[in-house]
Amino acid sequence: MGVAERRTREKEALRAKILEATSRLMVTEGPESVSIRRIAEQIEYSPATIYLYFKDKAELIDAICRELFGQMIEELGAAVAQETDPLKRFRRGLRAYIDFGISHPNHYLAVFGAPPHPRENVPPIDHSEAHRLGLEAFDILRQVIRGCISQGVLPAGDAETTSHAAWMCMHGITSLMITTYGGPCPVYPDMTAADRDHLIDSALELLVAGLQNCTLSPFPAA
Amino acid sequence: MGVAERRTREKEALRAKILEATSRLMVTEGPESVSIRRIAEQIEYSPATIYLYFKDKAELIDAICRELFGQMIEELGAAVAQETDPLKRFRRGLRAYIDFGISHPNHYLAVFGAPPHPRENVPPIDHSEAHRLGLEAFDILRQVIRGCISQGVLPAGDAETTSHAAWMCMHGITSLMITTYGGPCPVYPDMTAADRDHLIDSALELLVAGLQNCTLSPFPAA
Amino acid sequence: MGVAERRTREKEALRAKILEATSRLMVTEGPESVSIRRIAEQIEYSPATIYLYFKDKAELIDAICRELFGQMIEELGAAVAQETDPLKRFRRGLRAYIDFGISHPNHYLAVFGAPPHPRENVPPIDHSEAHRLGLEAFDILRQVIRGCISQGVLPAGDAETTSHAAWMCMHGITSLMITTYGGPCPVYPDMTAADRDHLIDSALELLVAGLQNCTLSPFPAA
Amino acid sequence: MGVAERRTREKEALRAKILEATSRLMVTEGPESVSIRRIAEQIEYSPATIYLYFKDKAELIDAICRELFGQMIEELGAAVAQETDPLKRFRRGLRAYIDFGISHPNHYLAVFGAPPHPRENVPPIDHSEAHRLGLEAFDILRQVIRGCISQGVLPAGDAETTSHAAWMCMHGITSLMITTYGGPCPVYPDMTAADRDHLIDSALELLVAGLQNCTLSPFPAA
DNA sequence: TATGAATGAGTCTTCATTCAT
DNA sequence: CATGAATGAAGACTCATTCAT
Repeated sequence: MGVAERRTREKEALRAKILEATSRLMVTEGPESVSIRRIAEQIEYSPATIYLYFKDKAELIDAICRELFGQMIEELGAAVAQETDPLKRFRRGLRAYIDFGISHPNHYLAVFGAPPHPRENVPPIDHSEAHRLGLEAFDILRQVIRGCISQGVLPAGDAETTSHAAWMCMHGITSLMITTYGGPCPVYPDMTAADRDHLIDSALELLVAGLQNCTLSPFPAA
Repeated sequence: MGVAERRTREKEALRAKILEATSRLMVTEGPESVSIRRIAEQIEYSPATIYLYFKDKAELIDAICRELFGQMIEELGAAVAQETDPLKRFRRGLRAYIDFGISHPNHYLAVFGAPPHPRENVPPIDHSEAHRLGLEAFDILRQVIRGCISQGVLPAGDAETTSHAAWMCMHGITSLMITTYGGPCPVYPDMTAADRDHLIDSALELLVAGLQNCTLSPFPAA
Repeated sequence: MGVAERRTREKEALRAKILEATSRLMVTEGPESVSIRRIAEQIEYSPATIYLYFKDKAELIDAICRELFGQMIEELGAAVAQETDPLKRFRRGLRAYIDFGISHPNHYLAVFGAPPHPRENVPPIDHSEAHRLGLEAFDILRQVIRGCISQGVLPAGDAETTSHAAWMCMHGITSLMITTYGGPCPVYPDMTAADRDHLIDSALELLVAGLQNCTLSPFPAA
Repeated sequence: MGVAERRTREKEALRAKILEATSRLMVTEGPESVSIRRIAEQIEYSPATIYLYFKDKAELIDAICRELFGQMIEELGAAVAQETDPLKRFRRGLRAYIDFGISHPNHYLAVFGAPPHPRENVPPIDHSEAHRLGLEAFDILRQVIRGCISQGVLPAGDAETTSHAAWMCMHGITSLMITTYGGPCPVYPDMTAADRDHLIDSALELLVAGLQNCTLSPFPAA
């Protein structure tokens, strides 16, 4: 019994190691540098071993995405649960989203940064699970916004439209923070951490002020 | 003399052809499908020829970016020049930026979507020219915002901080429009063009409302 | 001018070298041992080079088949042209076929020995050219048989059916000569070359006697 | 004692299951798709288990061949036993051989279609058992021919030579039926089952007519 | 100026096989 | 007896790049 348990644990550990190495590679060398060979080198196993844990490269990448979303949902959920005041909860959620993206920069970019270009020969892997999780994460934002509207701290616009619009801005903040203001090769290398923090806060302030002062209409009927 | 001139013209023409083919490939097949060989096929020259015009692949991509910024500056400049009313001019500039990104999706993502990763063996090419152009484009936004503030249509916050914050949101709108709402593999395939347009407008409304209702402070002194 | 010619010659030479190495590998190590890597080793070039001469492995193999059939048609045509007496010409053709197969054992088996199993992921390459050549070779046999019938040295059966039936026997003789009686690992190692020759002659005698003494009917109407 | 017996029975059963799965794979997906892993999947055991029953892949394939010959001997023996008239018995045997090959196409080709190539690293497994069985099957043919000669329905040629020559033709009919006229990718896709049957009958008629009308001489003395 | 030829390094993936458990 | 884990070797193929001409 103990043996089986240890085995399971070890397997889990190696699986985690692979995922970790993959995301590390993504972070340090960019998505196009992620190859089965490189991952294998990192974990000091043979390339073939990786195939014992993941069907193919696509599944491996997909697992990263699912992991990301899973954690995201957890962290966002926890963040908004900590506040009862609706507006504070909202701000906290926004900030949690951005911070989460910044602290998982390449996972974040892997999922949101590039279009899922249709490649020939590469079967269109089923991202439906990741997709579902993404929608679930998005739903947290939507619920919070709905709460704000129903409690009167945000004007009574369309929650759906508002959520999408707000997400767009949040994504802009997050992704530029990763690629342009921060990250390994910042475009503004003179900016300090304090500057970046100021920028995030400012952008959030802008966003919240916008939400408080506009009433967005629903999507046009088809 | 005439000979030399013609030669120069021809060289310029081929250079342009390479750039054009590269960007076409980027747009139609995605960045990862851009290979020297594919480009060579497109222009019906040999792969080696490309190296007579560009030191390596990185320099070629860089040239594309510089081209992009050049056009961007032109178009943004033209857009804001058409309006005299400061707020209208501002809105027009915002929309022009987004539309420009959407209509050059792969260039846009190539420049703003991914961090300029340090790749081994690849010498860190000098992006300073592209960088300078980027700042110049950004400066258009800053000038317009300054104009709005000085004319009293936007509150008297810090123009620098405000510009960055606004850009972040604009980038979010643009990039998600490309990768998630539109593009070859939209995540919400049921959205119509009208829906997407509504979304852009809504997000812009949100952004403008925010700018009109918040006063951002300057960067903290180092 | 001389330069271009030499280049062309050299290219042709390498192409031939690749084909030759491929068929040598087929002969000495069996079809399943034919890999791009092995071929490259044999010719002392890099694997990538082979792709400059052949689109992919399938095309390379196909070239071998076409070569085989081309030669076959030539040799069979030449053989039957040497005789005017219809029956002698027929025998000569039969023998030429068998000898040709025996002296190109692996090409022969590559083309006739294995069923073209439908493999997944492997696009069903167009063998139509090889196929056409195969039919052309078969046609030589058919013409000769027709000649024999019209000149009264073979009974007046259906030429089509007769040709197929005769080919089946010829193929049996040829392929067993390669795989079982001769070849690198003969099943009857004690058989001498004289024995094998006797066997071929006997089988041919059997075949000719059969043809002279049976009248085959045409294919049933669909 | 009962325990040991059951164990033995179970072992035998699994061994049979492996052989069965292997041959099924051969038939349904072609010889090159037969891999230890695929077999293991089919029987729902681990790849390693197969090595408890067969030393290596070669031995497994060899076992298949031995099985095949065993069945062949049985079926041929049964077929010729059903007839007393010597010529009818002979024809029946011929037809039984061909039908057996056609209904076990991949086994048949595995055994008779390709030369037993000497592969590096693969120790030259002992095919003597399969060989012995092959000779035994061949002996059935030889006996029948001897019977025909002694009863005067075939001319008094050398039975040994005659048997080999006849086998060659039979093999040609069988193997082309599998690879060229029938099978998953027939070269003449327009042929109906009736056409193929007609062809087999015609070829057999040809063969029998030949045997009735020629007197083959013995192998030359060494 | 332009290129044809060549390649080393890399891509993903599958295989037969071994071995400790 | 059975296996889960692991791997070295090999499979086809593509890439950016160089160099002699």
